Amino acid sequence: MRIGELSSRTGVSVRSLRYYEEQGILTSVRSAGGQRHYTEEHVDRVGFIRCLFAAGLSSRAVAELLPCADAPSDRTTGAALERMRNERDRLSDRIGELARARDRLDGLIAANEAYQSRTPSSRSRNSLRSTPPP
Amino acid sequence: MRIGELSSRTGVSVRSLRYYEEQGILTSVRSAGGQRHYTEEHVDRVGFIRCLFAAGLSSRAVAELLPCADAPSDRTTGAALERMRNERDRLSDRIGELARARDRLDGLIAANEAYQSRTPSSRSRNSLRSTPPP
DNA sequence: CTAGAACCTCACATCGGTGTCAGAGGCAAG
DNA sequence: CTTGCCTCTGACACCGATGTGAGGTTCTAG
Repeated sequence: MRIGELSSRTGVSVRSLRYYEEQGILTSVRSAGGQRHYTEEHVDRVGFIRCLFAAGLSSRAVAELLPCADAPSDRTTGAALERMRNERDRLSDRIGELARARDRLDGLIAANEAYQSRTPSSRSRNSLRSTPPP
Repeated sequence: MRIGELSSRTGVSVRSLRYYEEQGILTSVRSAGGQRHYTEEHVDRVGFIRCLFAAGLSSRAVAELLPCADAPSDRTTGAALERMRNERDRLSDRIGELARARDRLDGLIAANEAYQSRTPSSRSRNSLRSTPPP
């Protein structure tokens, strides 16, 4: 398939697909006229890239992981394996950060909901408190 | 305290603190000469901002949430409450994304570890497989 | 063969948060 | 008052992924 079809099937813009190739994380076979051609496998590859991108990995980081992703092989150096572990740990940390932020938001939401459910007459007095009284 | 101290106490650069003020998410009281002065509360405020930033919220999003964060009050409109819920849900979705990516990384790591722990003689044959044989 | 759709490369623009620099002014200790 | 540190504003630069547009080429249907 050509780049337009890969784009519509993955939901990734043509521009981005070309960028991925430029960054060395997506390959293509060129036709005689220079047009890119892809196979079904590239659809999966793009999905994988998007997954890692969504997780906040940079194209450089993805480029370093892909040799291992394609197939475990002797080229999968210990260093690459360590990079994968590092990224995974970084992801875990990040998930923790997000969870903390979500908890803080939950606290705010609860406080505001509690406030709003009180009777109007009880409201006007304590508009400076950040938590409801016990 | 002045901006330098707030910076060193929060670990946030002076430049960023000024930027936060410019974005309306951090306040300060100016001295006669125009210098910013802060109180202890601002230390917490900066921490809160950093938490939300770390979670991927934009300064605009933070600006919309802060009126509710300071204190539940009548200014906390239903719309603002809804925005908070939206952000929280967005965060939950994002956490899911990260978790998915982490699982994929874990799969890769496991596959590569399994590969590497095999005997050297069994390696050379299947370097094109993406999963170990059953 | 021809028209039109799809594709090519190259280059510049965008966004948000931050770094950095220049030139000027505030403030406290000596 | 001077010295030295801190702060002020304003401007420009950066990063990474993507958008956008120009100008030219390839492919495919009729």
